[in-house]
Amino acid sequence: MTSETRKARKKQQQSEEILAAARDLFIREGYFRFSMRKLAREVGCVPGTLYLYFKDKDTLVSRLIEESFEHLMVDLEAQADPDDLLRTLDRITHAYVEFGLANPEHYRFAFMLERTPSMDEARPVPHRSYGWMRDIVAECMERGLLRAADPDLVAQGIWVAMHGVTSAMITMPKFPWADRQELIDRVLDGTIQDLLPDSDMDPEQDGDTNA
Amino acid sequence: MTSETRKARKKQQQSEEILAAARDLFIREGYFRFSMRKLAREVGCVPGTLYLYFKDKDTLVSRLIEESFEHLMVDLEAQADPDDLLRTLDRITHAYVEFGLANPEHYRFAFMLERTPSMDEARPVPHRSYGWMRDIVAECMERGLLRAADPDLVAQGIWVAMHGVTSAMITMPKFPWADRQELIDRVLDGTIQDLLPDSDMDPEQDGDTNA
DNA sequence: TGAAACACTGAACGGTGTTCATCGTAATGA
DNA sequence: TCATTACGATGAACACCGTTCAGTGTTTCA
Repeated sequence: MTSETRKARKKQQQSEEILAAARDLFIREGYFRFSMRKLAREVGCVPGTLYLYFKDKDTLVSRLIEESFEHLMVDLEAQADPDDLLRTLDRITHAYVEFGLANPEHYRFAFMLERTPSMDEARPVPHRSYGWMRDIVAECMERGLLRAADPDLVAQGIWVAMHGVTSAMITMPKFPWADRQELIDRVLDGTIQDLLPDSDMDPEQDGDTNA
Repeated sequence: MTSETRKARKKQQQSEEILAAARDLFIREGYFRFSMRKLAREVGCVPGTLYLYFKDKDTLVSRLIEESFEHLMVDLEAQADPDDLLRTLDRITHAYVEFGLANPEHYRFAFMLERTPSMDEARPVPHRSYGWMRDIVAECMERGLLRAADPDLVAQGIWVAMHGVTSAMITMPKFPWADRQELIDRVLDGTIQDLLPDSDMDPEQDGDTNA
């Protein structure tokens, strides 16, 4: 009983110690130069030991990535303003891109790598956050803030836009980008602009609209 | 003289034989499961021999990818209609996405992988095709077909949109996409729509516009 | 014909992820 | 208290990987 509990706790503690070292190594080296053997050296054990705590490399890294997307999720939810859903949408998209660019290795692992079975077994935070965004989009449509359409199609369109800028800038850091921030703004704002109901005139106009 | 030539020809012939086998293997296995040793086995030589013809794995694969992007480039240029640049733009973007989805492994290598020095040394077809697209955008602006703006910013916006759909669908083949083709169309058309000069009314309206 | 050039080989180096028999220790039941 | 069981950790091994290099056999040229 008690010893059972203690054992489980110890196991969890040990696996968190491994994760902590892995986090460091992963950020320092990126996915490809991250290796189980380096991690073992860092932790101070033999490679085989790691497999007592994690099924394989991808499962271990998935845990890392999951954590950090959990943080993103908290971040995004903090942007929500039920009284101004369009502003919410705007903030979400910008926060998403910022997160990706600030955590390129995490983003790469989550959205730019060929997925392995182990990666798919790990809980799909991305899917959860997508569902959440689709709900916001749907709500926007109900309130007439966005043109009525299939919320999935629209939410996926937004996601694809965010992903486009993010992954492009991660993948091609040396490309002579015009002005990164302006490009991000244009893409995100343009995407949402395109979804507004009949844009003879902007419905809300307290912001900075100029040339 | 003659023997020099013959030697060079032979060398080139051999390296093309290797590339042919590599093409097969690469398409069959993808970048990660593609290995120099497998290729050697396929070609019928020892791994070391491959290094007589190619500096390293990434150089070899880059050659493969370069070829296939060369094809894309030809494709894209074939879409050009000097009398209807907007239509040209529309066709280009669709052709680009189609190419990416039809050649996911090539696309992944070119635009979704961490770039190595060897990959950067290979001639950057993508850059060339980008310059070409930017010129079209600039021309559109001069003719008043697109709102005046920094052509680089606009061209990069378009590129990022194409890349977003393409890479997202490659990376997440199992995601429950709404309707792939409709999503592609919306993203691409929406992107260009957003660049049109003052859209009180669509300039062209022979299409299917309904709810 | 002898020498130089060179394509090619096989073996090796230093890495990788992962498995597994074995060993020592710690918990358990008698 | 002692014998037994359970189990975490180990080190060696497996099957790969990209890459290098001393040597070998053949071809080319003077």
